[in-house]
Amino acid sequence: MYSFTEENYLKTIFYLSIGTQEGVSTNALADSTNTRAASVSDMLKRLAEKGLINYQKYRGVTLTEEGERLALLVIRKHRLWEVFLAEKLQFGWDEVHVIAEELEHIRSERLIEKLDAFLGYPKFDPHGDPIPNAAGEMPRFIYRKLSEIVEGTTVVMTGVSEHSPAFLQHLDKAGLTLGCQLKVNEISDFDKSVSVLIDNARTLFVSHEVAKNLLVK
Amino acid sequence: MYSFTEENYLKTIFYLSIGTQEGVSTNALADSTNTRAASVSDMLKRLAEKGLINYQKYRGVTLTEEGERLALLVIRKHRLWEVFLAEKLQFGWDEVHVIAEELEHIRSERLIEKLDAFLGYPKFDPHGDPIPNAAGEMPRFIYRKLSEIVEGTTVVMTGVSEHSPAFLQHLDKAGLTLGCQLKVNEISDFDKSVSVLIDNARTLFVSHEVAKNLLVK
DNA sequence: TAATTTTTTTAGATTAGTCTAAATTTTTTA
DNA sequence: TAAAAAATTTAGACTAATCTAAAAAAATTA
Repeated sequence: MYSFTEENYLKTIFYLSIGTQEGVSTNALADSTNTRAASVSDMLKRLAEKGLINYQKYRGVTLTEEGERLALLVIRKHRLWEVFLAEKLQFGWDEVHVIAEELEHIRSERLIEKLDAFLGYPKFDPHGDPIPNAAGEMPRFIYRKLSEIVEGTTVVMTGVSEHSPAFLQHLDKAGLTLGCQLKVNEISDFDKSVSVLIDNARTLFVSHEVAKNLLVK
Repeated sequence: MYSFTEENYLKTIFYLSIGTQEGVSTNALADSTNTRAASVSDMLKRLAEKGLINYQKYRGVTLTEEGERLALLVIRKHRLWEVFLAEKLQFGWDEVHVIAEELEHIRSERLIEKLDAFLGYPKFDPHGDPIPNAAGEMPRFIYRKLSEIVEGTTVVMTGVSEHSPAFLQHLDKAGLTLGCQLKVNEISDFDKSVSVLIDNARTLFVSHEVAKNLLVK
């Protein structure tokens, strides 16, 4: 049984490890967890003793198999609760993360399996992120960014790579929701903004900053 | 913002205060919270400084108005989550308490108000206990025990005064559920067990021990 | 590659919540 | 009502998680 704090470190290490082979640095962890590097060093020692991370002083950390399994179980709980909040309680996709940060630590396997069933075994959370299974396995999808799609191509919006309420609210105002069809009309030479046709219905200009954070397939 | 521990103390003081004017003793709290009296003394000092309890050394404690309000808000959350677990996730009434002990500490007012709406503003939890409102007010119902009902009277089962899984499972096996009609046929001179007619359909012998913990109106 | 800067770790404290053992107060009993 | 017993509090210590300041290691730069 691990503490909330330990679970949060594992989760943070998992996220910071995505898309890199190198270990996660102490400072990166301190930034992400809003603590000081000294505190992180202490915690890393403890997590290493428990066999959850591979850690050599000054060398950064990676998760062990068991550490990754636990991180993914926390992420599973987080994402299932997000689905519950959005679909059953009508929370906006910009609101669910903060509440799920607390719910993800509730310790009952039966609860989470029953919640999964109640929600109809969803495969994705409200942001389009995949939900790990009960064994702590998660499919890895490779999506492209809207900013990388060539003119004339039609794609479907499948996720976001930025989860801040501000960004998500911006998408709400623009009417960009998961599953909408996007035809890339033109990419501006001037500011790289993208003109897209949404669901064959209306045209919208999307800034490069936004396009970089929209995942499509 | 109060800690889980502080919230648990407030809740425990509330429950131990029911049906008595006197303050709750340090030892009673130590028993209920599975800690030592010395630890309780320490915590009482802190809660008193925060204005949540009335405390004089060696004299026991009572909740202040604010302390009681907070206790009732925790109880509100606990009971609403119990309803969710029983009605939406199909947990038995003997299973919901333990999980709700964790869920009751999730800190989001919006969450609990939306949960309340999702559940259809229930007035009672799965054990028949009333759910406090958002202001921290709870109606007090005065129910009688089945063991106090005179022969020939017909009553309705409205609650239980014992919440252990063992007791609740015993009621399940006997087919005694909230809302069932009970006609007291006869009370045994020998062991005070009660012969009841349930829903005008079948007769059951209920031990005095069980009858004492069945609340009826 | 030597000096400087950055990153990381260690040393030593702090806080909340707990503990045991000892001291103190209250209650019970003879 | 004095002695004994029970209840409660204080004293001092421990753990997890954090902090600041200082030391040490690694990376960068001149």
